[in-house]
Amino acid sequence: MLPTGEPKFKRRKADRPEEIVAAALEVFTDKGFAAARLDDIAAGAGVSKGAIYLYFATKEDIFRAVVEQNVAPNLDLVRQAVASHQGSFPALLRGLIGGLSHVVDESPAGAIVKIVIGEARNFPELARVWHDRLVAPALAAMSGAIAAAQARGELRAGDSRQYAVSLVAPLLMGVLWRETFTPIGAEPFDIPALAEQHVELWLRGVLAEPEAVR
Amino acid sequence: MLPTGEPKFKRRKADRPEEIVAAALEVFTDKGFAAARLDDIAAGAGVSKGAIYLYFATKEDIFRAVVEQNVAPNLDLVRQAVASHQGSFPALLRGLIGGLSHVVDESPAGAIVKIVIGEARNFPELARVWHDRLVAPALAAMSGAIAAAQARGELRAGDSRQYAVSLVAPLLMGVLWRETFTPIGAEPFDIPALAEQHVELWLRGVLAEPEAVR
Amino acid sequence: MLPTGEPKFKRRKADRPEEIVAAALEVFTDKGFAAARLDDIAAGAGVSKGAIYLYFATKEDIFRAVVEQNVAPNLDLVRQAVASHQGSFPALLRGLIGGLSHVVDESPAGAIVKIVIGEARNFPELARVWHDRLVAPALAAMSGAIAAAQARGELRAGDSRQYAVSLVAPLLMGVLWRETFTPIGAEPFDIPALAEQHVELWLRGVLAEPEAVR
Amino acid sequence: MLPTGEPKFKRRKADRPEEIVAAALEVFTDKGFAAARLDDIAAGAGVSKGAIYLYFATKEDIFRAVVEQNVAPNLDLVRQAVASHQGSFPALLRGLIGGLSHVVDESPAGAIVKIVIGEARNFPELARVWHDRLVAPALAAMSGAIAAAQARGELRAGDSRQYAVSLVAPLLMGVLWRETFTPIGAEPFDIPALAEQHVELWLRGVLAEPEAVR
DNA sequence: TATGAATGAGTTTTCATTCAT
DNA sequence: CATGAATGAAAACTCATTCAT
Repeated sequence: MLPTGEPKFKRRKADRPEEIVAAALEVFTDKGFAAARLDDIAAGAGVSKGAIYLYFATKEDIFRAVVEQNVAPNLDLVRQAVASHQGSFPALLRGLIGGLSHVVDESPAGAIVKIVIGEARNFPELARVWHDRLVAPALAAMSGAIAAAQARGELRAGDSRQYAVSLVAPLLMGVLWRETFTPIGAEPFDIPALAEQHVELWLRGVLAEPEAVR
Repeated sequence: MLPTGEPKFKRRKADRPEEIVAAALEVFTDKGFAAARLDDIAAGAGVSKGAIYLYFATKEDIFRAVVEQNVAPNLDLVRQAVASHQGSFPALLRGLIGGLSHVVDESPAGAIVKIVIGEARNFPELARVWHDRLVAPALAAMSGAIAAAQARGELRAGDSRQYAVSLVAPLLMGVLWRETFTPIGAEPFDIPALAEQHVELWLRGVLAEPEAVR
Repeated sequence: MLPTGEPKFKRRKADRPEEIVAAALEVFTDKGFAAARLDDIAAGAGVSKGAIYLYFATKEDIFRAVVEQNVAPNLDLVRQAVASHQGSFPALLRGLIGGLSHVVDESPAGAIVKIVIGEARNFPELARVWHDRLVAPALAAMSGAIAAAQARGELRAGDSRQYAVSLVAPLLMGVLWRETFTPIGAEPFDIPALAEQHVELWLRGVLAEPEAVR
Repeated sequence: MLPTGEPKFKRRKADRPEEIVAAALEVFTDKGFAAARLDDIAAGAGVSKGAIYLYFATKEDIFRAVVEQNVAPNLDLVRQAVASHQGSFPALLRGLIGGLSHVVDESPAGAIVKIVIGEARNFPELARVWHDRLVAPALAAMSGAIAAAQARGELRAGDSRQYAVSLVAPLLMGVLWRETFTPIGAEPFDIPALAEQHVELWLRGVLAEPEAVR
């Protein structure tokens, strides 16, 4: 049942900022920050150009909102992925990477990653936000889990941070491939499938007793 | 008596284009295409703004030159890396990835990768050039080698193209990390070391008889 | 209390294009197309430079608008001049040329003529518009009327198109004199008087029975 | 037999200024002053751009030379046309206008006329040169001859200066038509034929005893 | 003299931001 | 709150002019 009272053709003003950010995400992903035009964002959000300035002081502010708004959800996703899986280390990892692969495959996270990479030099404070609040913690969590497993004797010796990179890099590459080469007709990757095969590879490569791996 | 100091005019037609492209690479890497200013490129090349237009018709042309000029050298590097290593499949791979890790660590290739990712939507024809002439062939070569090794029974079953991604993705991540997060003070990665540990991981994960791996 | 003075922003969308075209006519007449500066047009129209681009995509577009907007009015003037006069052929002609002489003397038509002549090579499509929609039809109409009068035996034999040129050329010369030499202090011409004397000359020169001419 | 000593592929330096002016005439006629490019003039003259500055200080100077160099020859032509014909007033006129019609039909005079009209506002001193040294004297000479004939009773009463305009205007129109509308495919005029028919018209229209006209 | 690469001031055009409505 | 016309500060690009060769 629809909520009554509000005519559906009249958008709630409270929704405006989100709609603008959503439209901005699309335009920024498409064009990058500098080439994005406020007109396009306004049109995408179904709003006048002037209205944007009721919610955001500058174009940079919109950009900041786009990038920052996607830190928290992604952080939550990582946390949930970690928390929601019990059991053995391999099982945990399968769940984590499998979950992440679906997240990056379906959420705007992939697009945001591309934006952050492309604009890190022009917006270092945003790169820092993403690094400090999402990427570094996530990497640290994985490195920590790996190191713990190494300490338990489950994993081989080696640099745990590098092992973490070995683990997640294909997800990054899959996402960037989708953003970069798929639009021009390149053969796409099935990111969940890629992730699945890669986790097994990784486990065999790092487990102290790889025979145990399926 | 000769006038001292810097003459206002310098004639160096032959060198100019390269100098401009080199300066442009830096500015484009730093700012992206749209935010790059001709003034900055000119200043970087030690040339007046007008002089640039003696060699390039538009800003886009400079950009194209930057991206295209870096396809061939990189392709050559990949070819050499493949060709210069003999021996067993593991040895070949160690040589290839080790070589590549040094290339991306030291050449402007990493910066170009970032540029291509960031501007692929605005310059699809450049994304296509990079894909068709460099990325796709390189990936195909690796997939082919992997598939051949699988056929020989040296490697486990699995999607060879995905295995190739599993192999090279950490290099890409290392490069992008350097471009994105190292400038803001993040802990850097030692790309050759990362590559070395990763190859061993990969080999253990894919070889049919992993015990053989060191 | 109302704020006094000139507000920085004025909203007059409906009037703007005409104001810009009017200002542009003046500047183009004065300087020609290439030497005309958008700043001058903007200043003449009491508008910022950017505002022009709300209504015209390029400087050329403004020029086109100036030239094309003056085809239709002039065509109408010719038509009216032809239509509004009855009576004998001499009376018709006196009315037509007399009317035209006032038109070119008072409307911007004269200035436009100068512009079209000066820019015909750079804007051939505009020369074509002026030729096809105004000059050629008008000339054809006169030639036709002359030929008809010749067929009736009222006029002497001779090339009717050339007779038409003989008839209107002094008007053209009068206008161009005004645009070219009067501004530098040359003795001006009284175009209507010139036209009046010329029509009588022409009639005596072409009528089969010139005695009848006043 | 060719003059010896000078290889024909090596132009005499003394000719350079004229070659440049000749090339400039063409370019200025084609594009107008502002849109004319020194590169084009240099290319047309078979000279480097820098060489032009050995003979002319500025682009304006070249333009001045083009316009001024064509005053004297044309003045001479008018003088000769007037001087070379004896006999009755009608015969004189037939000779004069007939001669002029060939001059404007074949010499660059027509192109210069167009240039002077188009650039009179930007180069008032050139318009003045043309007016004071060529157009006004020529018009005065004709007016004077007409007034004298009127005093002799050969011509009807009327404004002699206006009669002069009635006489020469078709030549002007013929030339401008050629410059303006013929290039876009308009039906051209045979200027000498036009002139011939017009002179007879004019004579019949102005002679006190038109029966005498052929 | 002659060349043409190089300069830099000037012009068109864009677009984030403002503000009258 | 919302609109979108208007502003004005960039920024790409042009080309007359200069000058090292």
